[in-house]
Amino acid sequence: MPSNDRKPLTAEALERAVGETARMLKCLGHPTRLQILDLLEHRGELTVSDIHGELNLEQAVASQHLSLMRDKGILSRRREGVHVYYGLANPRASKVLECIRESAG
Amino acid sequence: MPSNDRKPLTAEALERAVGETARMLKCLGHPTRLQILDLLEHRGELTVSDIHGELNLEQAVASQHLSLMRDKGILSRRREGVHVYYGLANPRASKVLECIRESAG
DNA sequence: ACCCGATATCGAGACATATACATATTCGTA
DNA sequence: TACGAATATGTATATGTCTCGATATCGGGT
Repeated sequence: MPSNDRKPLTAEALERAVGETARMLKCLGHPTRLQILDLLEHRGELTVSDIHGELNLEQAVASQHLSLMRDKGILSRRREGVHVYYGLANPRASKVLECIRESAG
Repeated sequence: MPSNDRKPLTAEALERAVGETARMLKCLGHPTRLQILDLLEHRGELTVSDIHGELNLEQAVASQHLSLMRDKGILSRRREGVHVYYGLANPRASKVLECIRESAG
């Protein structure tokens, strides 16, 4: 059985979805960003310094990665006083994490 | 509800899984490669020239993308005479495709 | 052995990304 | 308004990736 039972997308839908998804996957294709994602999945919203502390990243590096993921629609951002909380914004990103865990046993 | 019910991975398991998965996601994070993946999901194994024809890619470009995905363990490769058939080798890649279709309606 | 179609590899130029460090901005508070 | 902690941005260098065109290899038929 070579295939599955879903219909292919229309060309336009594919193009839209493919473009957006490719950008997202490309962004997720980085060890540090996957670690951040994993952390956020388990702990919920975290501040930049939480993440920078947990993962031993330079503050600037943490901030850069978080910004990137936010730009791609992967993370949400919420300011509370002097702190900025990042959290998962996209259920699709969580699905990708599922794949990781499955293969990691 | 900030989180989910799974336990975090151990550091070593995460590192392994994260490394491997990051490489795979990075590879999938390219519009052309996603298109190829979509095609293979719906049509099963295809030759290089099938793909090069369907997607209007230069033959060399198609071959390069296919090789890349094979190196990452995403695709399988089978020679039959002068033709080479590529197909999906990794169920995780299919999961990623699910995410695309969900959001594409 | 030779040819031809199918596939793979190579090299170059353009372009994007990673990393690190310095510096800037923002916000609460004194 | 001036300070300090939290966050963000800028710049430079190194490294990687994309694309394209040219060329090489591989396998089957004659």
